[in-house]
Amino acid sequence: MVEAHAAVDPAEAHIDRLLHALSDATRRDIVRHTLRGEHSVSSLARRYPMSFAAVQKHVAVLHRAGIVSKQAKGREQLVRADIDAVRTVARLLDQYEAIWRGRMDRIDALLAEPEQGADP
Amino acid sequence: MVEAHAAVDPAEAHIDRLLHALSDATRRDIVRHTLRGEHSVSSLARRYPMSFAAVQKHVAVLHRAGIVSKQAKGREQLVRADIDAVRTVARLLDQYEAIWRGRMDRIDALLAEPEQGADP
DNA sequence: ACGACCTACAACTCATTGGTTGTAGATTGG
DNA sequence: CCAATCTACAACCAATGAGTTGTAGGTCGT
Repeated sequence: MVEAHAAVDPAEAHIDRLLHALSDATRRDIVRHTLRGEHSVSSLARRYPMSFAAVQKHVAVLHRAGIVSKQAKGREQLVRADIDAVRTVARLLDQYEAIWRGRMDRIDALLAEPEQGADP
Repeated sequence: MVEAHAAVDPAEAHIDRLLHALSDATRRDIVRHTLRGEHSVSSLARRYPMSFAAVQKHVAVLHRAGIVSKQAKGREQLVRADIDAVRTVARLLDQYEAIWRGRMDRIDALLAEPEQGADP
């Protein structure tokens, strides 16, 4: 296995990264705070019971997923969440809703039509 | 470290499981198919270039996250996706949208008001 | 009853993850 | 200039992930 197990389709791989990045409570908390406004990595780190390096890694995961952007300001890196990345996931879920609704529609149609066999 | 790194809050832990379950392309494909209708585990397994056991594990991950339910029918297990689990994630993302919009509102308010110091 | 089929689960491998500590490069304030 | 601060990154460790093969127990069709 030269390339592990990840999705080959780059679009799917991006979704993989997005959802994986959001699947950690600390990272979701970082997203919440950086949606409200910019925060330096160290100011974020002070909020959590773990090392600076650990929080830095969490920020890096969010950054690789495109959920967060970093802007250098002097010796600090200001972290800010990008709502469009969140919307990408929201659109995916909307697709699932649509698929499900499609099934419901088919079921409704079956129930509505009188019982018949195959069509010509 | 007696309990690894997982979220302690059970609600957060549930979100962890939901998002992690959706962070794999194969699992998302299983969700798409089982939203359309029931499928046995082996019929699902035939769709993917991996062993039956691997697909069985993917289904188990989705099941633990509450995204999918299984119903025994004879020797088969019929797998069906639960749209409400997907909606749980959608609601979470809506919260992020709301937070972001709150920041926008505050920025708009700042831009709208004439430059002044503190208020009375 | 028997073989074919579906499922569950254990055991194993390999890669990744989340955490740690430590080191080093920039930048700032006094 | 110097010390403090912020960041980046490497090395390491324990735990989990995704995949495999193999074994065993139900259920179905003939």
